[in-house]
Amino acid sequence: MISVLIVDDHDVVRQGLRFVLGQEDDIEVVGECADGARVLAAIAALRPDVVLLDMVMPGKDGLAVLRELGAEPEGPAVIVLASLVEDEQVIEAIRLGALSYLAKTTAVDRVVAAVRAAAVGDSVLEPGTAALLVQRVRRNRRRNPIDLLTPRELQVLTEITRGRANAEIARALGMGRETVKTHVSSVLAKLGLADRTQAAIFGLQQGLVRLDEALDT
Amino acid sequence: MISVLIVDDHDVVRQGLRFVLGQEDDIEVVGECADGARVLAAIAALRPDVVLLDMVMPGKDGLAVLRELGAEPEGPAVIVLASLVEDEQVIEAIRLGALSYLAKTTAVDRVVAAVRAAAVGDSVLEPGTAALLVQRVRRNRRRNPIDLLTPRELQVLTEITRGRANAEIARALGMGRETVKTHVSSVLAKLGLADRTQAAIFGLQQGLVRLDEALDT
DNA sequence: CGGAAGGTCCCCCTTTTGGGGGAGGAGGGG
DNA sequence: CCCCTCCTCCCCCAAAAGGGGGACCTTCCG
Repeated sequence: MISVLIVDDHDVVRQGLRFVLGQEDDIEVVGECADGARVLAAIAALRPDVVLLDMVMPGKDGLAVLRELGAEPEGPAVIVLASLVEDEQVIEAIRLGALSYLAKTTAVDRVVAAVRAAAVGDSVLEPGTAALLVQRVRRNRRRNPIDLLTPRELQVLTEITRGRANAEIARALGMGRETVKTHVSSVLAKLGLADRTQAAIFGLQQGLVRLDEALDT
Repeated sequence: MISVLIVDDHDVVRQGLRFVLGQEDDIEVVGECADGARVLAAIAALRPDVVLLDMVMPGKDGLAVLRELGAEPEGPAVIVLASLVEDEQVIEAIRLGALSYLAKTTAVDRVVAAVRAAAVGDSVLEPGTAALLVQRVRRNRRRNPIDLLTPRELQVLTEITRGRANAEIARALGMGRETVKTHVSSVLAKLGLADRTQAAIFGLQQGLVRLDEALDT
């Protein structure tokens, strides 16, 4: 008997999974959580073999849950069930120990198959996800140009990304504006960009500053 | 008897809704669609009283379906069931004729209530959604600063947002660089921004250029 | 110990940017 | 018809930005 814990903030999803899994003879849904905060406690109490985990939830999201879970090696097998499959999230989730990463668009029998696979430590991936992993392993380290930057340069780039001028950056980071210029120049050179405007766009793309938080000053 | 059509690309969601609604005596699920493309045909064939519509779907999304549906006034009542509730989408969906806008986190009995309400033309909204609508009606037109801009200025701002310098913009838009400077100055003045970098961030926030398409040149 | 890398600041220089005018032409509405 | 907005380009000018040096310090590592 495979015991399963369902973690998803969507009521209909929980009901649907409970219904689908309940029809299998060898699978038993032992509990469900509507948010990430109570997952750790539920796992400790119920000792499920498999956790079906939603990615996007209010409060503590799936990645946060995985991070805390990763600490203990004897934990349950985790299957991520996501609404939208975003590359970085897939990578991060698997890095953090998830066995399978499925979209909610997946046919239910594949979900059931993933549960059975997880119980014995196997993965079930969709073709797109598998391809993504292959990609990653192959060009394992056409590394992010951003980690060419020194810590100080990264701080300066972050300030640029907020839309600040050199003088403001100097004040914010407690250095002379000549120093800021030095850092700006090496940032542009290292990233192959033409000017600070392109640097700001790059910073936003890299998520150095959230788009809706830039410019707020 | 209220006939319902379920439109959602998530298999588990469809199963869940079918299960939940199937337990009600006065509600009958007459069909389901896994993507937006077949919705129009399904409605024509099944003539449902109520459509439960997912927002994010591959191919044709919920808004696109609503847009096409809006053309015919004698259509079914539409309830949007969204994974993530984003303000602009709520407004747009309701503007396009949706009666209710519920998150999938909503308790299932509220969904059932929304179906019964929709059958007689009523709305069921969550508190947050209701508040949003009130907000909109109240400050009905603290308008977007972006429509202070003339068409030409908007084009220049868009180019800035891509990370281009004045000379490039002049070439791209077929004008002198002095003219570009004039437009840049009035853009900055009208938007109350300090320099082109802030203008680029603003343009990205406004969606003039998609973040992942900026800088690509 | 010597060297490399990072951080800080300085100088000089060119280019770009942005503000302040002005001026002509096209089109639109009172 | 005149006025207004928009688009276009021009000039001058100050500030900012960016490139190219160089200098000094610390820390870390072989």
